[in-house]
Order: sequence, then C-alpha cells, then structure tokens
Amino acid sequence: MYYSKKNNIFALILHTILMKGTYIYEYPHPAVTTDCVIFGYDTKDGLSVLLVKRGLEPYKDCWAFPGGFLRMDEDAESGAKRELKEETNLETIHIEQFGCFSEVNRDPRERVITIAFYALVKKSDVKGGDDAADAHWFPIDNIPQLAFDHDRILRVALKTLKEKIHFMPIGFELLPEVFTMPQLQELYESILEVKFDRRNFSNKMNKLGFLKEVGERPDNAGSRIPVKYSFNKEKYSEFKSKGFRLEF
Amino acid sequence: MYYSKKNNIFALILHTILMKGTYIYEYPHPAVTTDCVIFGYDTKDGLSVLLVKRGLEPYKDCWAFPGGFLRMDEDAESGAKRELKEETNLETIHIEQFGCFSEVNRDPRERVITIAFYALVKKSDVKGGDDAADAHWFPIDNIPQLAFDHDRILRVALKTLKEKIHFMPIGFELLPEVFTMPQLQELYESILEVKFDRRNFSNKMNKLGFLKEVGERPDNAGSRIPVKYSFNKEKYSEFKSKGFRLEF
DNA sequence: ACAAAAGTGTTAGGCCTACACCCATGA
DNA sequence: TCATGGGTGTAGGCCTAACACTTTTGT
Repeated sequence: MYYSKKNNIFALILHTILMKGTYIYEYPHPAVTTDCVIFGYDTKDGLSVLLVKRGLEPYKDCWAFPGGFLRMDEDAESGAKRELKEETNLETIHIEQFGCFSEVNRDPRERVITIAFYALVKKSDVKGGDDAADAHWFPIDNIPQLAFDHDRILRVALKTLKEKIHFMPIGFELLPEVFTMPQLQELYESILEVKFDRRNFSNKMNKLGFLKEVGERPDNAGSRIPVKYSFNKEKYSEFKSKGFRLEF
Repeated sequence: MYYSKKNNIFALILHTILMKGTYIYEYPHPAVTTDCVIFGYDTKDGLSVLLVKRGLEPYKDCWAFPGGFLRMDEDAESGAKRELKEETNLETIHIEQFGCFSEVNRDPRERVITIAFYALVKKSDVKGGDDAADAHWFPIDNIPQLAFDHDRILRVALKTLKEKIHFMPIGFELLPEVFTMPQLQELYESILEVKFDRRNFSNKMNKLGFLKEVGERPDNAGSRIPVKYSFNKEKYSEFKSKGFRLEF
C-alpha cells in the first residue's frame, strides 16, 4: 500500500524483511475502492444520508461514505455490500452503481479509484452494530464536512437519484410499510426539491395502480385523518423492472 | 503486469534482474483500463460501432473496443480519450462514462477493472491513421465475436443510449451537417428499435424548435424531394445542457 | 404505368395543470 | 373559534396516436 517505487531494490528488501505483503507489478496499479451513498427518509428529517466517521488518517474524524478497498476475489458490487455490512451492519438487497471517480489526487496516500453505488433503505433497517458505532444519518441539507471528494460523489448521487425517480417508483424502499399520501408526496418533494399540488399528486399516484388503500377509514371521518396506503408489491415490482415514465 | 505473487522472493529477484518495472504494494491491486464504445451512423448501415482488432494475446485477432491501461497521471476520461486517439485517430469532444465492469475473471491475465465510456461521432470523423489500420465500423446488428466481456459492455452501452435519447437531442453528433427528416427519423428508429409515424415524428421534431430548414426547395416540387434541415446550434446546445423530455 | 418516397392535417382520447371548498381536529 | 391539515372534482389546453391521400420520381 505504501510502496510504489520503480526499480528500488532497497525498498524491496526492506519490504520483504518487514514481512509485509509483497505484490509486484510491472506497471503501476491504482488502488480500487467502493463507496456507498445510502439514502434514507423519514418525515422528521426528510431525505438523509448515512455516513461513517473515519477512525484513521487521512481525514481522521471526518465523515465519509461507508466503503473500502476492493478484494481480489470479489466484484465491485460484492465488495461494496461487504464493506457496507462491516461498517454499518446494513444488508441491502439492491445497490446500484452510478459512477466511478478517478481524479489523480483524490486520495493523498496513493492513486485511488472509487466505484460508487447508491441505495435506498428504510432508516429503521440500520441497527448499528459492533463496528458501526460511528455510523450516523445526516439530513441532506445539513451534511458535515466530508472526507476526500465525497461531497462531489454525493452531488452526483443526488443527481442520479433525481433522474431515476422519473423511471421507477420509489417509496417502498424508503417508507414504512403503511404510509399516507402526504408522506409519499413529501418524499417526492424532498428528493426532487419541488412542490406539487396535493390533488394532482394524489390523482397521478392512484392512477398508476401500485398503491392500495389499507385499513378502514371511519366512514364519518371525511377529514383530517389521512387515508393509509401500502404498496401493491406485484405491481410495484412490475413497474420497477419494466420501468415506467412519470411526468412532473 | 505479470507478477503478483505474495512474498515470493524468487519472483522478486527474477523481476529485478530482468530490469522490468517494479511496483510493489502491500495489498494486491487490480489493473484498471478504459474502454470506449463509439457509436456512428449512416443511412446505409444504420447505427454502427467502432471496433479495433487486437494485435496481442489474449484474444489476439478478436475485435474489441478501443481502450487500454490507465496511466497514473491521468483520470479515466483523459485515459480513455488518449487511447481512443492512439488506436483510432479519433479526437472526440465529449465521451460519457456509463459504467464500470469489475467481474473477477473478465481478463485471463490478471484482475482487470474497466471503466467504460461511450460517444456519438460522425463516421466521417474517423480517418484511420498510423496505429489505426485495424479500426473498423460494424453495424449494430452484425457485430463480430468480441474480446473479453465486451459483448456485455456493448449491451449496457446500448441500453444507456436508449435511455439518454429521451432526455437529450442526438443527431448533431451523428448526422451530416445537412440532413432530411426521414434521415433523422431513421436514426431515432435504429437506436430505439421502433417505428414511428412519419407525420407525428416530423410534427414533434419541428415543434421542439432546434431544427431549421436549409436551402430552397423548388416551389413546384411538393413531392419526392425531401426538405433539408440543419440543427440550430444554440437551441440544440440549450436543450442538451438543460435537458428536455421527449415522449415516444 | 407502377412502385416507392415524401409531403401534408384532423380528430379523439388521455394527461397535465390550475384552481376552491368542505370538514374535522387540536390548540 | 380559528388555523391547520386533509379530502375531493372539474375544465381547458396540450400532446399523442392513429389514420389516407396526393405528388413526383425512377425504373
């Protein structure tokens, strides 16, 4: 990890004496890491991102996305999931690659390229755990100083999320099992950073057909008690895989 | 490039004797390459892809995307552009990253991760050149056996292109300066693999406002001589950067 | 003369947007 | 009692999709 000197026999011998790992290549190789931008949502904080506090230099005590060095026996997606589990105790079903960041000096130690993923999860699924003492949610409009170029990675992740939302339903991953129309609307509004008309939003969502009313709303109560919905999982998955087009 | 043995002092010494490059790392590092999927278009062949014939093992004499190993002093985009220039003599203004392929055994030599880009170019811009003797265009429905996992990379590139086409105008990059409405329609049809109604397509494109009629069409000729268009570059760039939504 | 290529306009249906009022709750 | 939150329906405009005939050219 520390040596990459060309034809330096002294470094080589020192290295061997110290019994460190010795991986030799004829040409220089960058290190490759993965990073996961994990989005969560609740009514209180709106859209939030899961960050971990770095315990080691560089950027010690800075917040960063969960992630780490890729192993030789795993592909990027597996590596990202492994690191995520190790650092936040979170096991997601689906993470999605959205870019690869390769600027020359993005890591002060050596040349590091990172493959970046994002995922949508329920905040309640992050239980924390042994290694995950320092994983915390931050609302999207109150993000601390981030390590490396993670602020840029976050911006790209947000842009990707905004684009994706037009093509696939979201919500199942972010909302509790049962939710109300205003909650769903707030979720869309906080991701897209716009405001919608209540009536239009509700009509549109209902027409799409992956929502189902749940529970009984007292007949008399035609008022301030919101209707409760949950997702029709078959329809939802169908839209998710086939894709759809959602106009706003 | 060939050695990556852990704590193997013999390999080390041999390596040094041979005066090869010696890059030592404490942990194993994958090699990182870039690949470019270059799309071109003409009326005769429809949508085509630019491939180069490999001169070296592995996959010698197989066709592959232009690309190669990333240098330590360049980011992925620069590296991809450099390799593209070296191998096809093509200097594109804009390439766009669409994914990173990291399966463990995608290259038989060693662990190689590739960062993939695509671009749209005019076929006439590819002049060939010294190093580029073996670069050729292949129509999208007649692609030869490809090296490595490049068939998968191509599928992902095509999917990305199809998605992008809904959000940004294409054509300026692929069509000649002056073109006809049927040509533009064929372009869209061959990328999206669908057929459109002539009248609707033409109405829609005209309404968008980045086409301008060019030349004089003889007043009498209200028939088989097509109207010629070119792109209004300001409008076109505006749409390109702001994005738009094109329904089909 | 006939086939192929290109031009042109209308209609019906669906979706988007904008907009106002009522009711119940809780402070 | 008043402010807040939530539910509900309609009308106009725009876009989409479907559709047929005419002209000219080239063979």
